[in-house]
Amino acid sequence: MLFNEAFKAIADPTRRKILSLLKSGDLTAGEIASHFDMQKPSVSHHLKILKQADLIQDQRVGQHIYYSLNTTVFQDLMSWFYDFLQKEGDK
Amino acid sequence: MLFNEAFKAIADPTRRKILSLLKSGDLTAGEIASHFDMQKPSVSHHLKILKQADLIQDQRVGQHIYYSLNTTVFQDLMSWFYDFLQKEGDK
DNA sequence: TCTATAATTAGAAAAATATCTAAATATCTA
DNA sequence: TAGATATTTAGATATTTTTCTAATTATAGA
Repeated sequence: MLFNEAFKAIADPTRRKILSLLKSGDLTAGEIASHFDMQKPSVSHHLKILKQADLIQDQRVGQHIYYSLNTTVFQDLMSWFYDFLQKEGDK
Repeated sequence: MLFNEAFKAIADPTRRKILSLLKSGDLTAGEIASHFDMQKPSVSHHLKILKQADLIQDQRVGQHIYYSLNTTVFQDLMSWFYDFLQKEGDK
């Protein structure tokens, strides 16, 4: 399970912003990078971490690599929080 | 808003375990520390970070300091994830 | 095949984080 | 008030993370 990787991935504000950008639709690495005051290799590094955590997927189309959300992990993470709101005692 | 602090606090496995322990009920700093292979000051440091993120509260009772969950922030965090599961397009 | 564009990988430097030991603070009890 | 217990604070060190520049890989088009 890459629960820990996912939590660590989401802990960074740049990466959370990347995820939010992808809510509106798939974007290329370059398009994502254009939203940040940061060099492309740095953004690429963040994308790699998000991908390793299975929060995003990538697909090459010609010269471009498109990134998209993988929402299945979000469900797992959300469940983790949900369990705290109905802490029935033992867990 | 201490959204970022909360996400960073939760990114650490030790701190997530502390939160899970508190689901079952309030615990003193010492009781919490006894669950870890780590010196007390290290655990104390984690408690401080969780407290700064408003994920837990503390209350002194005599020599002991009891820690308890503050679930209100969990709701906010959960909402953040929820928004990804119904990404209607713009956000 | 050569050149341009898109993106990543490599490696280094700087900043942030986790952990430790020692010392300090707070409270209880005799 | 003195000693014991619970806990935190201080300061140091080691590890991890973020970011940068330079170099590399992959693809498209002339």
